[in-house]
Amino acid sequence: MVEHCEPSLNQAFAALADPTRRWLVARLRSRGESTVTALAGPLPMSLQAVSKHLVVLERAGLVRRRRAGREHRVALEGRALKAVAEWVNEYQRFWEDRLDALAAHMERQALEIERTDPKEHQQ
Amino acid sequence: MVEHCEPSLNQAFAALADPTRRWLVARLRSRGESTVTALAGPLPMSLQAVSKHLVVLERAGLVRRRRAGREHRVALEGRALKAVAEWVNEYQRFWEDRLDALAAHMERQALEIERTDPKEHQQ
DNA sequence: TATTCACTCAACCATTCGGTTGACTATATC
DNA sequence: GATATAGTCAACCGAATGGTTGAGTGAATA
Repeated sequence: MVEHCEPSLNQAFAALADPTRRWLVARLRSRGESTVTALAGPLPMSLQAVSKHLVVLERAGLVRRRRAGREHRVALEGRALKAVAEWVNEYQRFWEDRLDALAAHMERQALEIERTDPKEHQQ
Repeated sequence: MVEHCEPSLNQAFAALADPTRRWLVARLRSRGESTVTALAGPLPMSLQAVSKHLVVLERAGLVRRRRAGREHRVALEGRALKAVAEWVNEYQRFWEDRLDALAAHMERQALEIERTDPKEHQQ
């Protein structure tokens, strides 16, 4: 849109926004490479739905697959995850330095005011 | 869905999947607290559209607003960003430890072999 | 060869998303 | 009080999402 529009980040964030897909990613992390049916097993949806989720993850670069006979082996792919982490980690200071503590303090103060003088702050 | 479905993460990732919203977040980081109209200024869309984007960011906990007279001051909120970073950083080893280096090495080696002895490795 | 197995493709459906325009509310200013 | 300013709310629209079912493809197996 206005420059900051790296399409890969769009796809990666969008892919990770779905809990089923995050579960798939987590599963691949904890148990390593897997097949589509094995991944679909515990999930309360059709195999086709899982397959579609994997396509989304693959297009986002979060996962890669290779055919092995009649089954597709799916594995985690680091690069897109790295890009996401790098983007997010740029904002580290917003939760770990004193600005955060200050904000927390101001919030507490605001709540205090609300509690003591509700008429001026209702809603 | 299967337990790993923290709704806040859903909303945060979904919010960050849109380039306009990432731009808003970046803007708030670089220039600090701002009003809705000021944020909307450079963006090629209506004020209402920007307002809706800010609602999404707010519901995701990425941003907070406070009224100041007739204008709404919007600022970055660290917590949701922190949650996202924490989730993503769990996957650090998938791009930074020796498995990655090994993969890169093998890839380089494969290319090298291809280049020096193409007949034995033609796809 | 016939059949099962692993998986994708295609069509469909309801819901959500990102944008628009128009009307409204509330604060500031003349 | 009249008017401009800052912003939301509501209705609408087209496109994308997340799921379904049914059919098709290609590899393993009997």
